[in-house]
Amino acid sequence: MGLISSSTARSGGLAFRPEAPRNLPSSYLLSAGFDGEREVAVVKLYEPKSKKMYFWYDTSGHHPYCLCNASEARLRRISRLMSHPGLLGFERVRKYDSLNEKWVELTKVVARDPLSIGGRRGCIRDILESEGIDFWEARIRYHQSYIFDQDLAVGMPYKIENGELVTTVQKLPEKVAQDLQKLIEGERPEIREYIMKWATLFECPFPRFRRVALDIEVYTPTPGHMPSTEEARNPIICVGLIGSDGARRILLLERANVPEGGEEFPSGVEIERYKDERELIKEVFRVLLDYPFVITFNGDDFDFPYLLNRALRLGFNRSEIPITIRRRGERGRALLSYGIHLDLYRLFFNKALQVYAFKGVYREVNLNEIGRTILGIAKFDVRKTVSELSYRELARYCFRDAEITYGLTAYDDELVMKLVTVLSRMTRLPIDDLIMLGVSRWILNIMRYEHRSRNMLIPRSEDILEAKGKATTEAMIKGKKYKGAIVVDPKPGIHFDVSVLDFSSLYPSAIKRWGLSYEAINCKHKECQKDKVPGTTHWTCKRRYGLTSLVIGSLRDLRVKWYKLKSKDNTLPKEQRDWYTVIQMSLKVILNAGYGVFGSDKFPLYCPPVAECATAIGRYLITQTIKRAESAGIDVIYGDTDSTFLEKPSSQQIHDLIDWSRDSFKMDLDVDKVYRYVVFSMRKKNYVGVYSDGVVDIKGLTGKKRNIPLFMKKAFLDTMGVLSKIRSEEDFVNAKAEIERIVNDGYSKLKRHEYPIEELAFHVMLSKLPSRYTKSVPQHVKVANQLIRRGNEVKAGDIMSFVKVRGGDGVKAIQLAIVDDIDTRKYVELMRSVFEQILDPLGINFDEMIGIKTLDAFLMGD
DNA sequence: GCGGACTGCTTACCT
DNA sequence: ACAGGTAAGCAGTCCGCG
Repeated sequence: MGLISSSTARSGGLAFRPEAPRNLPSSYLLSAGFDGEREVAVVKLYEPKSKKMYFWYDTSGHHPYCLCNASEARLRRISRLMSHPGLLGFERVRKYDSLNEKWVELTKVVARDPLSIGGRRGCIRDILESEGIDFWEARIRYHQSYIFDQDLAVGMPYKIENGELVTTVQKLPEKVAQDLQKLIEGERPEIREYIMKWATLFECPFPRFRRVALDIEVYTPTPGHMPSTEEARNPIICVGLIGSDGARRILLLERANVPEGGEEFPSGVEIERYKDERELIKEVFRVLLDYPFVITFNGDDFDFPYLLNRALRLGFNRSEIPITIRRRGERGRALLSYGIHLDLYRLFFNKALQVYAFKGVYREVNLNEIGRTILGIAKFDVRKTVSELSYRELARYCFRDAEITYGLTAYDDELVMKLVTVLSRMTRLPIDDLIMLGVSRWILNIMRYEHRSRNMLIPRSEDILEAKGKATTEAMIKGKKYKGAIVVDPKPGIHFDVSVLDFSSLYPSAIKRWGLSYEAINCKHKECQKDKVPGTTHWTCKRRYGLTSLVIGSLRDLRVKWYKLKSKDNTLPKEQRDWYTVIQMSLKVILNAGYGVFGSDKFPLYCPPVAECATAIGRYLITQTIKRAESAGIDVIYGDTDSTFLEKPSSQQIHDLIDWSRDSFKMDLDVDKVYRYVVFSMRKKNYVGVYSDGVVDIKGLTGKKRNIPLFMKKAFLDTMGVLSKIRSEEDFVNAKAEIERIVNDGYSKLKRHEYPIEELAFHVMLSKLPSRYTKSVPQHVKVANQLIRRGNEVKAGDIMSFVKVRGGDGVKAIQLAIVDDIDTRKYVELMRSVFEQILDPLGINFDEMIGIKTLDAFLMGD
């Protein structure tokens, strides 16, 4: 429950929590929790002037509860319930049941603490279950329930006035409000109202958080193994701390026989030496009680559990340790008594952020890769274990890690801190909850808040499924639940002057325009049934506009009509533009998942007809667009999901299409990109487009994939360089000759074993532990097994680097292979496969290019 | 015992 | 713990083959 655990309170954690004064100036509300000692909700506030954290305890008497459909009299007859020590009482409430479209009366069962509702054996939830009583909203975390019911805006300013929490949110600036109103004039009133509400959250200033990055190094006798955090057997030998206040510190433990070392060291770094490890840890704890934010990379699973257990082992009292570890399944979570812990590993692990906010620049989630790709700073490459380093080497190594960790929150004017702030305002999730949850939980939280704030009963997954049914279309892919998007067969060859038209945020727009929402789809009214969603048997409600459509629709409009434009508006100061860029990106992350969640059976508001309608509308729109374009005489050479590739369209033709789409569907069709030329083979999702400025856009080609060997990547890139220079059909003559040279060069180098072995390595991700591959043993798993046999550790998410060899497994881990092992034939086949994707459309045959005779001879003899 | 046709598994990509 | 669609390589299986 939240950030403040009851165990901390009981163990004396109270001393770490400064209670807010009766009057506190404007402060940012960052999280909520349940205080086990006082049995009330508690809220964490960050006061930006003093840069301190304060705790405010609820005065409203709010309590944990769930809802059920049994009468109070019926409940009173259940003795197990009545004698439950956590039971506080009952209350009659009215809720709108959106699936049945009527108001219902329910009994609210109120409890003393969250665990009494659901969380231990014999809890109220279990009792209701065994009595066969239906109940709702019993699995919502209490602090979240508190935030919803009190209508708290996480990440927004509040003050405390005479002991009461009061919002200090300003209205939108007059100018902004007017401009925005004007842009959304034509929208339905509820959408307009929501847009203004969202804008109020986003336009509010961003606080600068006082924070410290922390990284610890532990003495490790056995190289290649992570020290066990459970046992915490070995000493913490170094701690790096970098603060937003300019602190640059290294705490170093003195040990016997460690050389000083003469390495250079960054200036302005204080090295503090400790003779006693306990003193060192005490100093770390002091720091943890000083900063409102503590940043780590994997602190949930390493730094904090280690610090905690090491401290216990060294005889610290539990009450002296400002760290709590909450275990949930395999993974743990480290909470701090005073500040908020942000584990950046969790943040960067988030797939949605990886793709949409960080644009896929990092491919593996580790500090080295992320530091290298985002900050341009790599970890120090020490070829020894930390235990073998001299003091200065160790200090330098540890400081670098802390530097990268801090840097990840500081670069681009604190982009990451802004991102989590915006997302937490949007989702009403405390920042540290936010970063460990996936995008589906973010959306769920938004939806739950919307239900509560309108007195709507939050439906159970089984109720939705029963009322609205399953999907009716059949997927192309075996095992999928419903039909998805259309991909048009590309017209192979080279096409000059290609414009790509696409429906901007197609699925969110479909959700908005067709009113797709779990409660509005297949509603009970006769009159709504006659208009079907194109290509389906489903219909949507004409009387009531769905909640999902309202949420997704308003966010969509706000992004495309306001923040996307504002983020590129050069008349605004850069700082403002950057902030708008963050908002725009955050909106994109949410919107992109806004359709998919309804097609995911793990999502508590799972509703297959909603997801199915979104894709059906997509298919309908792209099909209609292609027909329309073709009947206007335009060659449509490709299309995927929401896009159509048009060859040599006139600007009049393009405008006609855009107008037609707006008039017939109220959908925005935009020119997404214009290519000087595009090269298609007959493969879908596979092409090269060259913009007018020569920039090459590569999609799906094998040469682009991250797992292929470096030598291949280089040769492929050279080829793209050639394509970049082509301006007209005639240029292709020369280009062909140049490509031929690149191909032949690579081929002969390969034959003569001229590439170093590292350049021949494939890099494939091990997505699960080797033992979990039960259906087959792919090559990269064979490699993992080779490494395990050598005593190395491998874990899910690691990249296996290997070369293809003759005999044996057919593959060898790069560490174990020598040039003579290489199976050159396999590499020639790779070259063929990579180059054919380009050569096919140019009408060149790979075998002829390298000389078919040579290849024959090669395959026969050699 | 071995190769070809086939299916299924796996990864990496596109929207 | 957002979705479905596509490409590619390889593992495993079945069948035919005097």
